[in-house]
This record gives sequence, structure tokens and C-alpha cells, in this order.
Amino acid sequence: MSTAPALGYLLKHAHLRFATLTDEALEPFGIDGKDFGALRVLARREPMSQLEVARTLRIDRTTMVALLDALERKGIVSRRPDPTDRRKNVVELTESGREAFDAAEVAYAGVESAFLAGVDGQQFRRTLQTLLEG
Amino acid sequence: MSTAPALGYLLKHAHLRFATLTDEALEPFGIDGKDFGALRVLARREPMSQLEVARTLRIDRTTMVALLDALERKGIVSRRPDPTDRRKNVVELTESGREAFDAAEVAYAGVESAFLAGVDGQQFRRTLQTLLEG
DNA sequence: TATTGTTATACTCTATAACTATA
DNA sequence: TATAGTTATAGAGTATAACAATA
Repeated sequence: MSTAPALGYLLKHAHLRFATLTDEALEPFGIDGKDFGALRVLARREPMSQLEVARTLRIDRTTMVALLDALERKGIVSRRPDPTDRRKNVVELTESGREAFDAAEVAYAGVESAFLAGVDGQQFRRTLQTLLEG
Repeated sequence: MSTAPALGYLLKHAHLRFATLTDEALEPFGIDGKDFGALRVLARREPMSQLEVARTLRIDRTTMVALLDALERKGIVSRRPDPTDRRKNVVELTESGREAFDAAEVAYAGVESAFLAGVDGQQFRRTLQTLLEG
């Protein structure tokens, strides 16, 4: 008698597999999946502070510091004090950062559709959204 | 313009939320979600070696050592050398371990149905299975 | 006083390498 | 020689606490 995998196992390994695939696909652009998530938040909006990015991604602000340190070192993002509130940093993609991100976005989309081949991606997303809101 | 969450974000937080809920629900039984996963493998089959359990769960055998150390300390599992191959340990639930597991299984099932309320659990499982096999 | 960013630190999780014993 | 279990160790990943600058 073999038993069906527990839901926790399925969720863990689905996440793990996707993270591995995206990390591999993004590696040529000098970023990983976590970096991409932060850049994605920064790319399509008004400039944000570090804390706003961290809250959007539900990660700690101290984690954001290290993540942005690395992206800044690579010349992908820039930080400057917010002129209207000098406690804050305005974080923005650099020009080359945006180029890298645009290319990374194509790679990410490719991984995502390959990963979702064989399932209804729209519905799967909706289901996951529901589970997060529950 | 707000952007839909990335698939990686959804997978990460769905897993995280479920892990948090199960850890909380299992805490009264002295185990967490990872422990439960191992016990679940051990509970409904013939006795297994540590390595077989580790492979079933796709975790490293060194991780399994620490996990079983803790469960053995709590009297939930026992280890003894396999008489037919003394390199192996036969791992089994103790009597009290099985009682704890039976109760934990009820709690886990409760968390699972609460978590899946509002979605088609059968289909969600099938989708996750597909994604793992991809 | 409260907030933002930073640093130092610690804790969890997990894997790799090397060892022991058995085969 | 190879395998199972163990130990020591190290590397991610992330969080908590304390501090500096600013509001």
C-alpha cells in the first residue's frame, strides 16, 4: 500500500522545483529568483523606499538591505536619500539594471510557461491566491 | 498600476502559510510538520530503514539523523539494527508514538480541510502532482 | 518619540565531507 | 569496495536587537 504524498510535501516541492528552475534561468543575468521578485516590484511602479519593497514582498527590512546591497554592487539598482524624507532611500533600477530585468523577465516567463505546461495556469494562480487570502 | 504577484511568490507563501498552520496544529503532540511527514511514511507501511524514509521524503540522510534523534528522544520512534543487515536501522513508531501520530493525523486533516476551504482540493493536488512530475 | 536604514548576531534548515561499522 | 548511519562543519536564509540619522 503506497500512500499519497501529504499536501505539505507537494507544496514544498512545487515551490522548490520552480525556485530551482527560475534560479537557473536567471543566472545568466546575474540575479536569482529572489532578486527578480524585488526588481519586479521596482520595475513597474513609481520609485519606492526599501521598506515599501520589503512590505510588498513580505520580507524583513534587514533582509532587504542585504538583497539590495548585492544588486547595487552589481550596478542593477541605485539608492539615494529621498529628498522629501531623508530617512528613506529611493530605490531605482539603473539603466543597465532595467535592461537586465527586461531580459530576465522574458526568461522568467519562459520558465513559468514550461513549468505550467499541462495545467490550467490561470486557475492555478487563482487557487493559490485564494489559499493566501484564506 | 498594481502587478499580479509572481508565481514564485504565490508558491512560496502558500507553502509557508500551510507549514505555519500545521506546525501550530501539531505542536500539542510534540511534533512539527516535518516530523509528521516522516511519521506518516513510517506509520502505514512495513518497517523501513532511515535511508528509505529519507529517500521517500527527498531529504538528505544526514537530515534524517537529526530528525529521528529528536523523535527518539521524545519516545515517538525507536531505532534498532536490522538483523538481516546490521548497517541499517529499523525505524518504527513506539506504542505512544503511534497514539500521538493518530491524534496528529486528525489535527493535520483538520488543518488541511480548513486550508483548502474554497478550492477544489482534489484538483489542486492533481495539479501539484503534475508540476512535480513535469 | 517614532521611523528608516544599518549592523551585529543568532537561529533554523540543509547539505558536503569524512569517519565507523558492516556488507 | 560499497552502503548505512553518524558527526563535524559550513552555507544559505532569515529574523531579532541595538544603533544612527532623521522626522
